[in-house]
Amino acid sequence: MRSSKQRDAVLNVLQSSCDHPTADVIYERVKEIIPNISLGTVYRNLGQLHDEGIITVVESSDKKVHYEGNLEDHIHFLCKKCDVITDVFCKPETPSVFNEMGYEVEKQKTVYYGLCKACRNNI
Amino acid sequence: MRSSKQRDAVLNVLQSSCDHPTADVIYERVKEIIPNISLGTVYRNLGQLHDEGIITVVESSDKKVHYEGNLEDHIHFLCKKCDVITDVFCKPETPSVFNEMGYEVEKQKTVYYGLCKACRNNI
DNA sequence: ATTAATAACAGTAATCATTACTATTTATTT
DNA sequence: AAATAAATAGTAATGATTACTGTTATTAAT
Repeated sequence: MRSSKQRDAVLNVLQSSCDHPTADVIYERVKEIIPNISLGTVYRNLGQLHDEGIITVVESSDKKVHYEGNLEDHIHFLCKKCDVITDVFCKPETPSVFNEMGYEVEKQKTVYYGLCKACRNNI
Repeated sequence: MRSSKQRDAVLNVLQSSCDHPTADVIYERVKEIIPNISLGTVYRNLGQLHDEGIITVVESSDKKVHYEGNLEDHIHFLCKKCDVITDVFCKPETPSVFNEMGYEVEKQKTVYYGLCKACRNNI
């Protein structure tokens, strides 16, 4: 992966964002640094940065992919009413901790990523 | 929500599926029961069933929404190579349990769903 | 430093999962 | 049995993402 000022800008924007922006939001923000950057370039670089494990994607309720530059281990809270994604850095042992924090937890999902049995052996 | 044989068929297909099918796969399976059902009907009913909390959606690596009829509390394992989504019903305390099971865990994500502080108060 | 090779780019067109629309059918209520 | 409106089949539209193409910029080798 060759260096480019476009990719640097995309990464900088994402890492200095406190929210979980979509590709088009990142595009708008990067345009303030590189006004003639193209949307395709933003998409391509987000894909590359994700493949390299430098950024992550966040589940959301709209159909768009949301990105995150903060790799620290944390939990996401997804509000079903306003659709806001919140970072929760303290790991609550029980959902009751969320209640004390002001959240009302309805359900929880955990996903592990990696290689399954078959793919682990076939390489 | 009025009853319909189309919605019953969609739910039956999903609840008797062992995988995590997408809308179009569910469409193909339901067509064996109701040959002239339309894809839009499948989408609408999946949406309704999800809104009612009767089915859930599963994160995946393609761009499609995957559905699940099994509401039992469990974890998903997403293989980055073959993209297969596996249900894991035993809750491993540590990723090492996965290793013993044959999986190679690379990362983990947890999401909580519900109402955030603001939305909890504004009702 | 020049040049060669090619990754990355801007701009635009194409893709395709999902949603919206419309006239018709069907489940419920009166 | 008639009235009401939710649900449907079929089709058109949407829009996030990807693919394509000719050009530019980065890296490595001479």
